[in-house]
Amino acid sequence: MKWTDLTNEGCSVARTMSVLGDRWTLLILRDTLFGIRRFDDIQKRLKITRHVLSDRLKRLETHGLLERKPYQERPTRYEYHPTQAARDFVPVMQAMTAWAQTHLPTEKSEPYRFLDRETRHPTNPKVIDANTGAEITSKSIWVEANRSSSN
Amino acid sequence: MKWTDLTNEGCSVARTMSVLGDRWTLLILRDTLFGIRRFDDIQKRLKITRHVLSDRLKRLETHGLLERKPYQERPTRYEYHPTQAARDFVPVMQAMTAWAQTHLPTEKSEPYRFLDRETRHPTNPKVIDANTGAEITSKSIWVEANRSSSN
DNA sequence: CCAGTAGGTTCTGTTTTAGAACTCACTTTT
DNA sequence: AAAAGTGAGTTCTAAAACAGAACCTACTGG
Repeated sequence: MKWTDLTNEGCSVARTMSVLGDRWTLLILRDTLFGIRRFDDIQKRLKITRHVLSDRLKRLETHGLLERKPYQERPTRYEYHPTQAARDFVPVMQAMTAWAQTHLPTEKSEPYRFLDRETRHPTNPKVIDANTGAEITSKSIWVEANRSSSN
Repeated sequence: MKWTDLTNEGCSVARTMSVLGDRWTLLILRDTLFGIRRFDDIQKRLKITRHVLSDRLKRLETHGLLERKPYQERPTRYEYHPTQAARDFVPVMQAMTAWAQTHLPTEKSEPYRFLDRETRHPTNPKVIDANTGAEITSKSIWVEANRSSSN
């Protein structure tokens, strides 16, 4: 199976990968969420090859995660703005960040922080089950095959 | 910058990618979490080339996400068991699954479901800020640069 | 001895990526 | 007016990664 054939999988993790799983894609999305939205700015920060950046921005746009909006005329130049779908990925990124801080520690400091918009305190993300209110951990859940086909 | 140089980034999302961001890695990890732990079983389910599977299992092992345990003698054969670090990634995967169900809908059914271990009901994952108890959404948070270097 | 099984490795050709150079459409400086 | 600069790409070449098939190894069971 080819990586590019993942689009139609039933598994949500697989479909997420088909959209966000290419090299650099998630880091580019993160930058746009953090306010870095112009081609050269993203390229300088990530120091990735322009060719790949161009490709990823196009894909993210066609998948509805980024929107290309003009920010000046003559010559017309565009910025890449995250859509609601992209913004809704922020909680996932926060959960991921919390995981990495525990399991892939480093001395370097986090370049960005997520703060509560009201209190301005750093958030302490946890994933809960909204049905019970309890935190979801590896112990609290059970995984069940959903009798069905592939992936 | 090369993809393989991501290991030492300050950004947690980047470090997560350095461990889980290669093609197929997350899907392989998901399978082991769902109980599919033997080489041929994983290969048949994902239908990926054996060469890549072999490489990913090794990487996941060296990064401490999988543990290779013998399950029979003569000939000795091994299974790949998720470690605590891997199991701690389950909430992230659940948040990701919830995101994809909203933003990348499909008619196909989810091949696996996460259930609450007690009630046996499907979970409804939400990311909250443990400081305030409030759900984290794109509206509830603010992102701040943490005056510091790259990534 | 032969076939079968599980878990890899090796091989070949195709894609993807990395890095540098180049293009294009303008604006600003000299 | 010519030259230099800016921002956003595209194009090029070489290196690395991937896809798929074939092969190898260490056994078991008939």
